Amino acid sequence: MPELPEVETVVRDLRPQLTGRRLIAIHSSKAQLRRHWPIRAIRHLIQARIASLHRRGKWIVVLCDDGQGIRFHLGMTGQLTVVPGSEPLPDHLHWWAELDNGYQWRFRDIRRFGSVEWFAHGQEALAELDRKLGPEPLNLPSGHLKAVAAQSQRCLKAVLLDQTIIAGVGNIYADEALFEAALHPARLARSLQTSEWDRLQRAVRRVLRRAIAARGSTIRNYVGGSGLQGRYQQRLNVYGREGLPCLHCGHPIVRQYLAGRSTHYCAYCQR
DNA sequence: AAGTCTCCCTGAGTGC
DNA sequence: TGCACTCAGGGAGACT
Repeated sequence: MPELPEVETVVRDLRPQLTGRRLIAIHSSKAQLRRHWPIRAIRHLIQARIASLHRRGKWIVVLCDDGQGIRFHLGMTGQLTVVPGSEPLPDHLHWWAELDNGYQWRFRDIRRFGSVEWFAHGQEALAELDRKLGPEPLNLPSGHLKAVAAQSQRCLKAVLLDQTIIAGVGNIYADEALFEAALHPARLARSLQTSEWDRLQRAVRRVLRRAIAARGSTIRNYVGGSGLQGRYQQRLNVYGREGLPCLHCGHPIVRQYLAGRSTHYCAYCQR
C-alpha cells in the first residue's frame, strides 16, 4: 500500500533512470483505470524528453522539457518501474513507454485503484495538487495540525488520513504515528492539548523519515522503482500486529474499525 | 458545511 | 482439492 515513504522511494529510484530520457513509444491497455488516459496524449508525448520527477503527497508528476506532464497515483497495488525492454510483459500492465536506451518504463496495477493522466501543461498537474492537498508532512509549519484541526469533531485517525490536512499519510503510517505519539486513534481532535498536537506532528515526521530510510513497507505488492521491496514492515509497532504483544508494554495490540479503515493500537500505551 | 458512507478492484487467506 | 466467502484500502462522489 504505497503511502508517502513508498512513493518517495519510487521517485528516488526512477529519477536517475528517467531524467533526460526520450519517449520513443507509448502503450496503454484497454482495462479502465480510475482516470481515463486520452488516446491523443500518446501522439503528443512521442519524442518528448523527461526533465524532472516530483512527488506531492502520494502523487507522482513527471515533467517533460516541452512542458507536458504525466501524473500517476499508485492506488493500492500500483508499481512504477524501469526495466530492460527485453523483459516479458507481466499481467496487469496498464501503461508502458519505450525509452531511447532500450529500457521500458512500466505502470502495473493489479487492483486498478491507481491512475495515469496526461497534462498538456504539466505544471498544472502540480498546481492542482497544491490546491487540493494539505502541506507535505516532512516540513510542516510548526503548529500546523493544531491550527487546522483543533476545532474538528473528528477522531485523530480521520484527521491524519485526510489528505487536505496533511498529504501523504495513509493507514499504516497514521497508526504508527499515533503509537509513536502515545495518542489513542479514537481521541477527538478538539480534545487535544497544544503539547499533544506538537507530539503528534513530530511523531508523523519521525515515522515517515524512518520509513523512507528503510525504502518503505512492503505489505503485499509494493516494490520501489528498481523492483526492490521495502524493509520498514519489519519495524512496524502496531500496524498488522493485532493480538501480538505491544513491543513497549506487552499488552495485546487491538484492532478497531475507525474512520472507515482498520486501525491498530495499544490500548495501554495510547490514551 | 462538515463528516460519513459506498464504490471501485483482484489476490490472498480462511473455513468447510 | 475445490469452492464460496471475506478482507485489504485511496480517493471520488453521494449522502446525511
